Amino acid sequence: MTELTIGELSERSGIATSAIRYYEVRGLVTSRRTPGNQRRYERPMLRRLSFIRTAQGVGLSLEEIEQALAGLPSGRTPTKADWTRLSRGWRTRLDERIARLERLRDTLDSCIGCGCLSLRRCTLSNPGDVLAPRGPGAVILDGR
Amino acid sequence: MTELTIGELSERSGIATSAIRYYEVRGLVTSRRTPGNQRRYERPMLRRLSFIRTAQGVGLSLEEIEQALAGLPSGRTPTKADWTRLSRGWRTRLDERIARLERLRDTLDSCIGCGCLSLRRCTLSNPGDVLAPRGPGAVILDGR
DNA sequence: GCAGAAGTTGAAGCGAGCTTGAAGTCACGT
DNA sequence: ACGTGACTTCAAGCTCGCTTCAACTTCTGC
Repeated sequence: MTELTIGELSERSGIATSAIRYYEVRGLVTSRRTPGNQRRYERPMLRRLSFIRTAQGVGLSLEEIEQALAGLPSGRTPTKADWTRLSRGWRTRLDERIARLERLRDTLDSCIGCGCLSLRRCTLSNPGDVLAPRGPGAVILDGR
Repeated sequence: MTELTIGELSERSGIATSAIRYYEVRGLVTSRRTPGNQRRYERPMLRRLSFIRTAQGVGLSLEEIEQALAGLPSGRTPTKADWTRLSRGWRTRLDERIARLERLRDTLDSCIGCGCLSLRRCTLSNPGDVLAPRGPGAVILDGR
């Protein structure tokens, strides 16, 4: 069996069939149909699904994922250039997110024994509100 | 002005007042009230808010954040032990997420020129479906 | 060839995380 | 003391990402 039914795909990927159909409506996955109108998937779809799940797991929305995958040409085989372009965009995004996470982690470390996340005053924190000149919303922690 | 109104807090944090009130209902932030029933915030609340936003930005739910912050004793000043305990739990979570992101990024890199995220066969991918014996849903990419 | 499991569509429902609106109160400058 | 703008609560509404249901069809094994 070189092709998978939606049930098999679901079992193998751990994603509910309803979710897979939803992804199809959204355009994140595609399938061919049997003469009896049932979906059939090629095996690489598993990888695409796990990519989607992983991307979701780190906080990317379906729309972002959709757009990234839509960057692949549907008419022709993706060239190396297509992949490089796509990959570069993602790398930037992912590197940003990784940096944000590391900042969060490090802030947490530096907060031990300080209490700045509780309601008490933080001795380390920005006593004169020095970020104010950088505009509204300027906060050390937040990378956005 | 040592205390902030909800409007000032909103402007400084970049978070809508409606969201701040919502967080208060959920128990993520607290405020004291003026005689006229208006909210007043101490400056460290800014830090707490930015912490919440950063944590959200990397995919944590309000409930997870809520629980982490609830790990802080409300009655007494948090001790160093409280912080260490809280921090350790978060570190683990964050390290996991960072690892997941890095895996995603590296997979992407290894996919350049391969096409495994498109519908074409991936020459690098798991030709004999060797992960099948590890149970349903076993996929290299997905850390969960 | 028939039962039962698995598949199909479309519409409705759900929880999370807010936003919006209505109707009213408070705070502050002149 | 008054007007304007910021604040209050409560309820309803919205988007995202699915899940559930109903009514029906197709595929598989005996």
